Amino acid sequence: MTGDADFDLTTFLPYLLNQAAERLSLEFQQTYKVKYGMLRTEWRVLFHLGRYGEMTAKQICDRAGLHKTKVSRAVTALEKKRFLIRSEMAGDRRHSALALTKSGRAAFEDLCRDAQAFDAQIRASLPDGEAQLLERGLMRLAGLAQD
Amino acid sequence: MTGDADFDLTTFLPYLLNQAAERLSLEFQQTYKVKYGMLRTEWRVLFHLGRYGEMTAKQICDRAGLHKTKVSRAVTALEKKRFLIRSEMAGDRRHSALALTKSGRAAFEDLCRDAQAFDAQIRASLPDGEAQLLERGLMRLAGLAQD
DNA sequence: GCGTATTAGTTGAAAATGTAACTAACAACC
DNA sequence: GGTTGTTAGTTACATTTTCAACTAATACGC
Repeated sequence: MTGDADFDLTTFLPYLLNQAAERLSLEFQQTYKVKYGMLRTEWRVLFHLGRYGEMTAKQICDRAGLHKTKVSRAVTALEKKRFLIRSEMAGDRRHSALALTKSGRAAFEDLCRDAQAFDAQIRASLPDGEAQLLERGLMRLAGLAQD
Repeated sequence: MTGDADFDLTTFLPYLLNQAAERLSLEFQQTYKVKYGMLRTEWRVLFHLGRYGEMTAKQICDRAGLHKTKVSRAVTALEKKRFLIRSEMAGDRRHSALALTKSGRAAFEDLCRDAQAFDAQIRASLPDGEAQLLERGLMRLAGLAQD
């Protein structure tokens, strides 16, 4: 009849990926949303600064694969929450270095613990060794693999 | 220093999942966006009706895990494009059966071919057997597994 | 140095999403 | 048969995201 009776959504990788990603994101979102009133992009920016240290908005865009307007707004929001400060860079005043404040760092460390616990819980819910496999495959698909 | 130096974003499953999902979705999105000016939710609704046959909005919500307002708007949009028609159900006038029109079906079949090709291409880009593993793991995480 | 191009980042309007309140139809209980 | 509760779906409003235009600073060509 349709000629597509064999093509199921649940085997279409983009769909599967989305369902899984949405499910986990939504769940973890609760943590930073409730605790700190953060949006996903804010959490990502916070994480990048906390994990990889001081950097410019552009560098965050590149590393995180986020659009510059999203980052710009997240930075403004985090600044308003006093989680980060900008400092002009001598030599090139177009961009500024972003760094976490003390409370920004505290929030980062707190959320990191939650994230680690969440991640561990997910991994524990999978059969032995599957998490590793999944991780490898996802890195490839995300374009983060070393190939 | 931070105590979290070992916790890398690239091993945090929700993040990885998101990166991979976004990447693939964005790429495939081009297809239905350019060809038919459809949004992701519209494509999903179209797909459900094409693949599983006539059903109500509620059934689509449940099967696709979409919120009813999203579905409602997607249905309106698809109706405007003349890709589907509603027919009142005798006996219960609260819900109506949704069915693809001829051109709706044609769009579905066309996009299905594209989707299958896209999926095949992704799978081919992965090492032997990895796609299967990935699929299994994702189904579990997405909560679609039979466990 | 001066005009042009590029780059970092911001802003504003339009599109999309999420939340909650709403309408309409049915069900159930008495 | 009327009151109350539930279900399907829509609408209205606030929040987010996206897109395009913009500013400001630097780099380049000559």
